[in-house]
Amino acid sequence: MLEVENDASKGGTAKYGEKDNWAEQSIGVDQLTFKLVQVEGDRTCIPALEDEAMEVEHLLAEPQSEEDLIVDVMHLNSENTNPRLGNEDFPCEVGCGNPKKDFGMLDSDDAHVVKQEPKYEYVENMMQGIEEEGILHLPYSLSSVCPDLSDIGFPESSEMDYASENMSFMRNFGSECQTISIEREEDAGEMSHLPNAIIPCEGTSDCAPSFLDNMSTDELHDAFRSMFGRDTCVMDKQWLKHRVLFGLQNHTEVGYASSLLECGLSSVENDDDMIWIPKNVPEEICIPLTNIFGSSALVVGTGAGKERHSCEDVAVANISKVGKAGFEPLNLEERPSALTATKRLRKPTRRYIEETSEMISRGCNERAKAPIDSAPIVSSRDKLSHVKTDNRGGQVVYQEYSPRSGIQVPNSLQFRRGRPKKNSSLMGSKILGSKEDMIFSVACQATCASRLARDELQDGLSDDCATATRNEKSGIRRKHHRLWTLSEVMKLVEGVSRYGVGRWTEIKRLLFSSSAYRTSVDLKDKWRNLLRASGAQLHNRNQVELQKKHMSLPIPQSVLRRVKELSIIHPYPRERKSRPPLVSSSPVSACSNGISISRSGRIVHKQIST
DNA sequence: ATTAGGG
DNA sequence: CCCTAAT
Repeated sequence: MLEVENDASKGGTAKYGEKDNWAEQSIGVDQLTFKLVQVEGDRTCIPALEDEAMEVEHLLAEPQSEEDLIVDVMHLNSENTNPRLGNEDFPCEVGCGNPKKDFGMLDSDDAHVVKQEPKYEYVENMMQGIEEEGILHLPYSLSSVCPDLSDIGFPESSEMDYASENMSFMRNFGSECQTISIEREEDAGEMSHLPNAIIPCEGTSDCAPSFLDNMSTDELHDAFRSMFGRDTCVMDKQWLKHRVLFGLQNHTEVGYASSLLECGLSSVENDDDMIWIPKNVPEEICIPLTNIFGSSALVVGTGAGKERHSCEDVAVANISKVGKAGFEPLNLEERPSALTATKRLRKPTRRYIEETSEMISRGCNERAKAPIDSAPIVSSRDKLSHVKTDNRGGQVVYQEYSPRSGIQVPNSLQFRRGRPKKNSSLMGSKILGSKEDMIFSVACQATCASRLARDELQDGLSDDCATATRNEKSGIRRKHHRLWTLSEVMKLVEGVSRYGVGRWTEIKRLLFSSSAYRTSVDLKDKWRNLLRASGAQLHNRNQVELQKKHMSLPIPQSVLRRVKELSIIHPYPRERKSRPPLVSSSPVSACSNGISISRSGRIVHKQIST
């Protein structure tokens, strides 16, 4: 992918033909997979994809310098690495000050930290940036922090290439938005305020069970040995602690994986529930692999989307079995930590079952992933796990649960999630279908790549955010919630500006043909939200905080401004068709009117109907 | 079938 | 996001 992308970007405004891209993507997939594996080990790690010579040892490799790790994560080889690409260039580093000290248990695994970030797009964007120009680019979210930059991001409407198709639109915008390379932001001070700031450092240190802190190095060594079946000569306590904790968590909470999350760390989305494992990698290798992959969410998820509910979605083979086989049980009896205790208690899938039955009764058509646990309460009929061998000889391991049918469904059929849409005759659903099939084959090899792929191509084609989600506390279950990506929002804005408010079907057909899951209603709703946001934004100077609070993806202020503009030009509903926008007032007041206009419109409407 | 609007 | 009423 690197090479391909580079070539493409040389040509200036890189526009991909969709078909060609698929080929490219599949290439990239391999590399990506390979690189990811490499991340776990040191740089000399043998490419698992090529000759499967990967050794378990690499998974337990001694810590290396953080630069190395990070660079590896970005899957950069030294040739490709931009000299400027230092620690200080990474938001995570910036945000956390002294990493070594501050998040002890995570010290040697910045890689994991990064990947666990829910806003995976961050990394993604960075990767893209690197890939394209060898420069680390800031993701869009920065623009919401730096007003001056955001202005660049969304120029006054004139600069938009309206005539072009959606893809080019995306590209244009994207380049404008993301080409803000980090070096322009010398005083990265503000970056710590980024809503998406990677690594919630705080809390991490608290995660480490206190008993680990109290252990001597020797004891840690023992724990390490009993856990991983090998000794380590590393004397660094932090490192040991981390490893032990890591193994511990995997061991005690295999299914739920990422228990870091419990400590306030969010995990990445593992929507696709599978990772690609070279076929002839012996099981002994797969096991730790899957554990690590699963728990640390190495398998790329879908970034932008959901907050934390996906922690249980990690689906890495039969981890229950795997865990037993892979790790010598740790002697926990001596130290029955609160951690393990609670973890074990939490393992039962009761909550899940409840939700499941609820969903079934409600006849929802979305699927939910089954958390994998060693003591399945759910009947095996409902819980499905299987190992598939894809045509490339790889092993696709995933587990899937289909709440609706309760029967096993080929992943390819379910791959396209989201509303099936009652009648999609309008759209180019045929094309979509075939593409998705292709996506599937790709996704089997590397989930992560599929994300990259679809974002690059036509964002969200085969997205997987549309999962039933639950929030234990609030009990809120948003069924097909698929987070709007920035690009989608921009497409929507673009569409509105071009076709006007209310032409949702048009907009959908013309700009969202690739994302079948967005209905015209969705567009309308989103627009409504955008209006609200754009209005609210005026009042709150400090939107970043606000957005943080709302946990929604940051919408660049520039976009919102544009929304406001459009809300003036196109008063929300086509109020009586002829309602003049009453733009007489100053822009500011008009902006704030964006909503009130719509309100009044509604009122009028009501009055008429009554 | 599409849109507006409420929940 | 879901549902419904209105068109």
